[in-house]
Amino acid sequence: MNRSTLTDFKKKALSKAAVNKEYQSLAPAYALRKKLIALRQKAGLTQEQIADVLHTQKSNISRLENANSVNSPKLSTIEQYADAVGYDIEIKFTPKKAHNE
Amino acid sequence: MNRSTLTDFKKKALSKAAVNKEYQSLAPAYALRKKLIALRQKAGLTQEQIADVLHTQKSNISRLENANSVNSPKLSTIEQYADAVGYDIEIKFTPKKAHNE
DNA sequence: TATGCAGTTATCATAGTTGATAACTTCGAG
DNA sequence: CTCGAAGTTATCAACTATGATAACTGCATA
Repeated sequence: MNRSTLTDFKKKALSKAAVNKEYQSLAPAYALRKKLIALRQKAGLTQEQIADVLHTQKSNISRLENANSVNSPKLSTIEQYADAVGYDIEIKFTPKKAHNE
Repeated sequence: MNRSTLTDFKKKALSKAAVNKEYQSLAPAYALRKKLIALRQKAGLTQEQIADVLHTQKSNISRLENANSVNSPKLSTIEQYADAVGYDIEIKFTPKKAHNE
């Protein structure tokens, strides 16, 4: 379970209002990883099984799923992962919220 | 205008049924680039203006917008571009179409 | 024609992601 | 308790996206 880890991160990231803007940019990355994990579990696959499909190692899948946030994956990597769990991807653009609400 | 270039690509890519599968994986990348260009033009910005905002060069923006398809951008790069034109991004997952329809 | 703007392409160095291996922690089954 | 499955973390090499510079095309316009 990584729920606590994610929760901890959010709490820490949001603890100071000063870092809110940074969190805004970190948030999509975490939203993505949560989705990846959810899709994989929904498909009933282990990290190792996905690694096999993509001809790589389970450690790399683990890194992709909960990267250190200092690490931004390539679009093609996300695509391949999505393919392994049976999904296509699309990037959705939504008008940005004002920085000073 | 690069419309003709994109159209040419699609025509060529789809000309042989054998490469349809490859096109499936190339398609999201091209869909993305078309969106990037559309958003930039909608914002009334030039590549150079975006480059200034992101503290980089217009040549790099050009490369991002119409990459040679052998090149897959990082998620953070797309994020930064989106930010420059006033948008947030989100990755949408949709169940994969069957390979043999 | 000539000038400037917008975008493209090529190139190289740098930074960063990914591949691969190994050791480690949890945790549940036996 | 022991064992194996699942996942994590660290490390280094290999690969590749990005930063930066420069030269180029096409186009509008004066």
